[in-house]
Amino acid sequence: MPELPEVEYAAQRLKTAVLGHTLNRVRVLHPATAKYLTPAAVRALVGRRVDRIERRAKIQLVHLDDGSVLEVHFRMTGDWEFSTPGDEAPRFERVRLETQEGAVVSFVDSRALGVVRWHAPGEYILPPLGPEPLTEHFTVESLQRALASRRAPIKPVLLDQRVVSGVGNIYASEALWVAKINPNTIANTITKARLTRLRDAIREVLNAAGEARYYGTQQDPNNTSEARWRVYDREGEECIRCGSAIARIVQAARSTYFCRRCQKA
DNA sequence: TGTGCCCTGGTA
DNA sequence: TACCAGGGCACA
Repeated sequence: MPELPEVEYAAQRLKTAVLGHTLNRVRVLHPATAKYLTPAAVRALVGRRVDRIERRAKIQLVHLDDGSVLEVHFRMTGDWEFSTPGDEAPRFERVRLETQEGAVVSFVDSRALGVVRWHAPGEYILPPLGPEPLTEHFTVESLQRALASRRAPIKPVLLDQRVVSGVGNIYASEALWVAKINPNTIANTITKARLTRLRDAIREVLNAAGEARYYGTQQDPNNTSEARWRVYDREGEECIRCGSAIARIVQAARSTYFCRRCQKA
């Protein structure tokens, strides 16, 4: 599941592959993707040069030389695959971008929930997003403000991108485990001391995931991201901190994993 | 604030 | 073969 570290890595790879390139062919290969990337958008993309690529939260923005923007969201299963003309099309290819310089970028997405959308010059507006968790803007005070009016359990609130951007279901469970906070705790009742722990935990989890992605996972098939999860997808297994069984509950239609003994409400 | 929908490959 | 996974959005 691509969350902030994975999307950051994807944006870096995209930069390396096509920054400065000119698009000369764009193909939309799945009806769900075609909902967002219309024939008119495809026509507008051809001939445009890639000027800048940035990431905000889990959104990748490809800025083109005419001021238009290609917005990409991987959602659940999206990713980039890179090849050269003549290579066999990758499995689950949904959009294919080819450049004059000879690069081929495939947006692959088995579940086809991802979004690739073109915005005319000046028309793209970022959705409301909380601070980037790995920057100095993500402070205990900003977190406290964002949670002040939230009377829902903290776990689903952390998935709200307006609270903190880029955290998804897996790392929300992981961060709450690190911070020893029960996922059912009502968000605006959490003390400042515990919010400090939570902020630090979110940073720790995202940093660790980013480093593993850059320096380990890609090269070493035994070092899978799953192996790094401390509670996620470990229902019934022993908590690696206290030995209690990890529990699974459903919150806002998403699985939450936690330790009933060492994550206090 | 919570629920269901979009999607489809993988798994039980 | 039925069900599960879940990010973001629309809707109740």
